[in-house]
Amino acid sequence: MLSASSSKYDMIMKASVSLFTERGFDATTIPMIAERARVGTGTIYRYFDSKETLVNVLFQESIQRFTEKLKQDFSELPVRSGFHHVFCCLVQFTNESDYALFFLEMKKDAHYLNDTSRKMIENLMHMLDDYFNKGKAEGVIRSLPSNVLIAIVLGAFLKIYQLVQTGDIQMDMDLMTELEQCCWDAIKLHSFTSQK
Amino acid sequence: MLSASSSKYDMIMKASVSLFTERGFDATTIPMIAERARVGTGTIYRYFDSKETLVNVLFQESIQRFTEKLKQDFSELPVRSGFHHVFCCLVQFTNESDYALFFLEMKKDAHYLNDTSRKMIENLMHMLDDYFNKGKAEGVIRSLPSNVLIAIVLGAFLKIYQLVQTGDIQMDMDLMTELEQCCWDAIKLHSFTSQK
Amino acid sequence: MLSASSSKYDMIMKASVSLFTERGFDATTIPMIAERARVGTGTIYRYFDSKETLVNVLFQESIQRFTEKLKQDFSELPVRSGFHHVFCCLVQFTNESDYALFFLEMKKDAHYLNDTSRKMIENLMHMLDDYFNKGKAEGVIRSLPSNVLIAIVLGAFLKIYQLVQTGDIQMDMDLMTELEQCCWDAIKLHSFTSQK
Amino acid sequence: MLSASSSKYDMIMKASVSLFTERGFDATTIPMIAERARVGTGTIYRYFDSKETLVNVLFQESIQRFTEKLKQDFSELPVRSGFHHVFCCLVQFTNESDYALFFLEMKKDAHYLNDTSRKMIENLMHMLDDYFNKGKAEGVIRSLPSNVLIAIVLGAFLKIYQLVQTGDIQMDMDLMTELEQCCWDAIKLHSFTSQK
DNA sequence: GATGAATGAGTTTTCATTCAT
DNA sequence: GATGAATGAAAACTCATTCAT
Repeated sequence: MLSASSSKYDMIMKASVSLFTERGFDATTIPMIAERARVGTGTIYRYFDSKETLVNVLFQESIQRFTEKLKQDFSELPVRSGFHHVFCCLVQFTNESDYALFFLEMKKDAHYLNDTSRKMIENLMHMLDDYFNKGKAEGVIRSLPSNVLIAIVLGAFLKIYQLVQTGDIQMDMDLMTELEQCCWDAIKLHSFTSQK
Repeated sequence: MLSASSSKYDMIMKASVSLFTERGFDATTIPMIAERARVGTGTIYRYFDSKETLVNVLFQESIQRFTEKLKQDFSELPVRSGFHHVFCCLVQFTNESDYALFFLEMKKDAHYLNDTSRKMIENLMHMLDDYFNKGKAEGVIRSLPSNVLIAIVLGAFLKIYQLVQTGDIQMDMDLMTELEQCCWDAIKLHSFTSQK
Repeated sequence: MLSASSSKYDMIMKASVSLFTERGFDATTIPMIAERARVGTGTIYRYFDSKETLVNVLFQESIQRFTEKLKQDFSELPVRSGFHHVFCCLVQFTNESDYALFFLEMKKDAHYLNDTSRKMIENLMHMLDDYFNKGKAEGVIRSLPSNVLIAIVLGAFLKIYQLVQTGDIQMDMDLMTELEQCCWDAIKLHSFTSQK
Repeated sequence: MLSASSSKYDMIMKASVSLFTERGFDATTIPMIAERARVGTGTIYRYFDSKETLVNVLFQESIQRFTEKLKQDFSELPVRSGFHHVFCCLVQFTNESDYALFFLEMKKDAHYLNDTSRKMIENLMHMLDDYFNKGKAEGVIRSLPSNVLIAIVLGAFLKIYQLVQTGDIQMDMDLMTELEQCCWDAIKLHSFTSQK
């Protein structure tokens, strides 16, 4: 039954990502995933070679989808609109699949990530680097290293969305808009404004 | 033997925090800690009841020291100076002991934190909540929930310091000053500035 | 469908025996057998109750066919011709089906053999025991226990055929004849020959 | 406690070899070994990286000791005495440690043997090849490929010793001597004897 | 006090067997 | 009848914790 099969795969993916996000990779056991996905433990190994493979597939699918989304019309946009695009991608992506939280926590040196996953992070970083470089060249964005700018925006976004996930805050359009502005204010060049 | 003992205690603490920061709690094993601390595995159990106790002691000591540092003259300072104080505490604390990185990653629902640790987080949050409330009341800080404001600042700071630790960036006074400004810009109320 | 069915049965038998011979019973998995037999794993269970049943059916069919072949005219033959007959049975049997290698490795205490299989081994042993006793009584064969004589001949034959199977040696009529003589020389009574 | 440690290592080795000999590698589980060695399952992994490592260490130690024993004065002996030496090595070795039965069952393509083990088999085979070549050159031994001659002798010996181990026969000096003669008769060139 | 060998509960992983299609 | 996806019991292996020295 095709739908059953694909649904099992999906259920395993969903269960995994939610548990990895809640507890982290190492504190998540295969039986936990199996239970939440309502499958037998053995079933997980029909779809994934190992726990490590599972987390990498999950990670790569996430980053892939995010990268695709980000790429659309990205290079053509003016800087501020580009930032809006980035932020919207983050928000949409997070709302769509809950994947964002896990993959945004990515440290490229996480012990369970394989080379493919690491390369995909590099790839995404390059795209963002290009964007930030353009902004810096135009004097719109602070002349900080791109990885620092990325750290600021993603770090802030990640922590905020942890609050959303734990139910500590409710997200809505207004809040979203304000948060985007916060992040933008953090990195934009306030050139002629008295820095107070 | 006191000095030797206390040095062993310190070595275990240092080894633990560095490993927890690098790999996370669950991927860090007691033998790993013992090896890095240059003690026997059994020795760790002379100082700590369990791995969970160890992480909580570490966490509580960190948060305690940070809270102490933060408290000094904090309530008397005007808002912007207060923010400078917060940021300096983060920086100093991180430079002093590398503890910050681990304890800033704190999610109050981490499965290994006990009630005491959770209460100490709450406590610190209250202090920061008071500060942000004052700033909001004075119209200097955006009227966002305090936990959101904290998330923005800590989230950004944490990600940046991960870059420092992995050697991706070098920290210096100038960079520090600029990063403080970034974070401040993220949360301050840009009331009469054209929002560009 | 009969021919298709029986062909599947045969394919499973062939696949099993080749894998059991190559890897041993315990290192052979049902999916391996299914793959080599080009059937589904479930199909194997339409023909055999369990992996253990399969190996026993295989074993019993092998030993049965060997015993039948051996019985023909066996008791009437003079001792040396009887030995030739035994050796020819071994060779023919091995060439016919490759079953010999697996079933000659039989240790009657193999953990997967059931009582029926063990009894059939006993039965075959009795036939050979009768033969060797006759040879011993006639002073043609060394007066060693029959199981020792059997061990010598089968042990040697088995190891030689392993070489054939791994491709280390090529078998032909001349070699066969010489090997028969080797085995015969091992057990025959060299009564008046100076033992050099 | 050194003696305790070394005794645990020894107990694991003894338990392993006896189980591997009785049941084969794949049908022997780590808990079985642990139980027979009277140690915890985890203890086995303090001494050996994996079940595969264990079997290879065991195998290599066995073959090493056998090869050493065999080498002594081997090349200087005349052919028949050389054979006596080989046979004595087999017997002594088997009596000493029960290792022989397992390592004589060696097939160089056993799936659990690593390259080192395979090379050590090759090495031993070369020694025996040299010996048999000398015998063949002197016209004392049948002009069969050395691996065939080895197969005959080891195959016979192995099967006989399986009988010893299962208690089916009792070994003594007289039997030993006769069996050596059997094996020798199998491979020697009966040049002027009427082949009966 | 300090150690690290020993342990077994708990983990990841495998595979004989079942059963819905 | 045939299949192979699904399963869970049992395997290999890990690691927090203990304890004899």
